[in-house]
Amino acid sequence: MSQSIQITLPDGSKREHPKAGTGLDLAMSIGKGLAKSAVAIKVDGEIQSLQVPLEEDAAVEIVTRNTPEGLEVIRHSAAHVMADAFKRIRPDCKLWKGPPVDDPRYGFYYDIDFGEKPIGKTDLPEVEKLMAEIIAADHPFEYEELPRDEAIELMRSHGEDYKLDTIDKIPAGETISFFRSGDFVDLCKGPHVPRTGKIGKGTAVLGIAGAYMGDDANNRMLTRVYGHAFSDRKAMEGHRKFLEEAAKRDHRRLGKDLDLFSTMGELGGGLVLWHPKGGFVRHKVEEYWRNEHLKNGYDIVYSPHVARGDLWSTSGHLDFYADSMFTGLDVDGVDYHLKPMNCPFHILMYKNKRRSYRDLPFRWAELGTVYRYESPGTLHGLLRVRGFTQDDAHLFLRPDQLDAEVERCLKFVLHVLRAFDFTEFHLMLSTRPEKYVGEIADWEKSEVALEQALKTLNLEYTVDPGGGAFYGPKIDVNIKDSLGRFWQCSTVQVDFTQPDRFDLSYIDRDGGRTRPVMIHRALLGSLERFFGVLIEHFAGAFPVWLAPVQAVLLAVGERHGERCEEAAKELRERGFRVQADTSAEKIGQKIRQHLWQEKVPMICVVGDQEIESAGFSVRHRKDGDLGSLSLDQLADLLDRLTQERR
RNA sequence: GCUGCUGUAGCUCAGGGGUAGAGCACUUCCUUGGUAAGGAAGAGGUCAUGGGUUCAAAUCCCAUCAGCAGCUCCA
Repeated sequence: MSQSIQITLPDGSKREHPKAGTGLDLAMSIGKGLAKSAVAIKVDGEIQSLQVPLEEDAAVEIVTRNTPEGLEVIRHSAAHVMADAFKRIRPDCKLWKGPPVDDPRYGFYYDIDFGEKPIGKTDLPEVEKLMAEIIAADHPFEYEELPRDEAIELMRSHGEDYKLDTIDKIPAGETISFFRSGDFVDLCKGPHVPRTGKIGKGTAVLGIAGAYMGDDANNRMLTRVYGHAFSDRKAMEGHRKFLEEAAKRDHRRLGKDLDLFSTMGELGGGLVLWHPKGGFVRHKVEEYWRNEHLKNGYDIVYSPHVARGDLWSTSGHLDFYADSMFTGLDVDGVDYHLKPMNCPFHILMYKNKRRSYRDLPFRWAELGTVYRYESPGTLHGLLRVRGFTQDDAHLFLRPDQLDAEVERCLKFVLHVLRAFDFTEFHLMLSTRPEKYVGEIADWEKSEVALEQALKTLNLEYTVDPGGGAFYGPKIDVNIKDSLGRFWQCSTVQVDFTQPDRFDLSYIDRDGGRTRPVMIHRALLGSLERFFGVLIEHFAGAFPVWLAPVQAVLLAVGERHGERCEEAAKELRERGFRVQADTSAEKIGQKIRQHLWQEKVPMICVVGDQEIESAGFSVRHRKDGDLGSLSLDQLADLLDRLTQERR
């Protein structure tokens, strides 16, 4: 006697479904096309495998392959198949975990212990091929629940020691489930696609690296193999293009090719040499930064690179931050340390004289070069270095000014970032961490101030509970680049602690002493990191306002050289960055070199025609042929593009 | 710091127990050419560093340094 249950579909319609029939049966009964693209099912909002029987009345939704959730299921199943493939080439490897991940580059990974004989990059193509075979074989993914003792027995018989630990951690009473496909079986909650064939042809094995078991540095290190899976082969090819494009934009690559900067072993890890062209871009960034700060109520200050130990004790850095500091300079028998932050200096400036409530707020900004010890393995091009210049500012406020200043700060941050062609942001509010200093009431007040500013400015944000700094909550701004990748640059942090530690005060309206509040604020983050992000964002092709060379005048033949040199000189005198190429190369070669290899925004050809018409044939790297322009017109164009920051 | 990989010319890389190779870039010469690579010649390397094995090491082994992919970390 078969019973039936009642299923409610997303459109509100209801239908009878045999009890213990699977989600796949349901999809089939709705439509063949739907069944074909179905990869999972949501039952009362919870995603699960199609092959799990439906036992009770429920609201369900079929999850199809081209949705974010559908892709997650496909990726999870692909990870499973990858583990199957590794088991075939290395039967004694031990599996740990293989989840789907949300990363622009990878869709899933599997952590595997290969014991004494690690696998290498060269093994990956074989694994990819085996995966394709397993997928083509279209094994059903069979869902299976086992009692604890049988589950343990099963994993023990497969030699999966790590899975035994996992079973151990599953609370009593919770189901222990497995998925089988062919001869392969894995402890897994799922969900998985109904058959390996459903994974499709959009899979790839992409990389290999070490990873601590459970991402915990106390544990042993396993091999993490990264892969990706898409709904079809074409989407995977698109992803490979994205990876190629990202590699082309790699700021370390472009830094070399365009002669922007270098970081060499001889110098010391994590230290940067800014070459003339990179230095010029930095100069323009700094120039803009200074002008905007002066226009927006900031004062510019400077502080030294070192200070005596006492200062860093008072600030708490030696307690909280010593591991990241370069310490132990001996000056006349007194300990000095390199500065890892600028705040204590600005605080000393504040303390330098008595302050009145009428003076506040102070907004003090500095391009301050700091040094922090970063572990060797974490250094990365310009993005993670040991010596860098923060575009730092510290605001000293009366408590009643906090809300308005936070809002003002955020507005300013976005204004400046937009000038650099960033239009999309992701903001994150980080609240009190477990290890914190100060009063809870102050924390709450600051968190409210930050959140209120986000709301007033109508900005979307997410909350990272416990992600704040030890001295206060913060808002981080991530910027989205032209490839859709996010980079963390700006940060706005409220601080009640430092004013306390340094016993800061101002004379209030009543003649008493009141403690000011501080805001720490970095806007570009560090000039090094921001430059790295800019390079990747523009793929090395800086807009006219930032480009170290804005235009190159190209002589068609030898007799045009003089005109080129003269015009270039004239334009340089008018403040433009213009060079002349009078070499004996052909015009095609010169265009290739300047426009495409050196990524100069525009070139101007000078030949017989141009000399006759007193013009220049101008070609913009992005906008193409701009026709013939006079020298004045060319200067106007450069001016306009500079004004428009293009 | 951890796991794995890598280090050869300015750059990209090939080679590999017997005195070092290519392409691009560079220098010189020829070519005066009209919108993404004209031709020729030349110069350029302590094969990361230190030690070991060997008749012989750039090549094999060990260590160190640096870089790469991640993981941990990132006030």
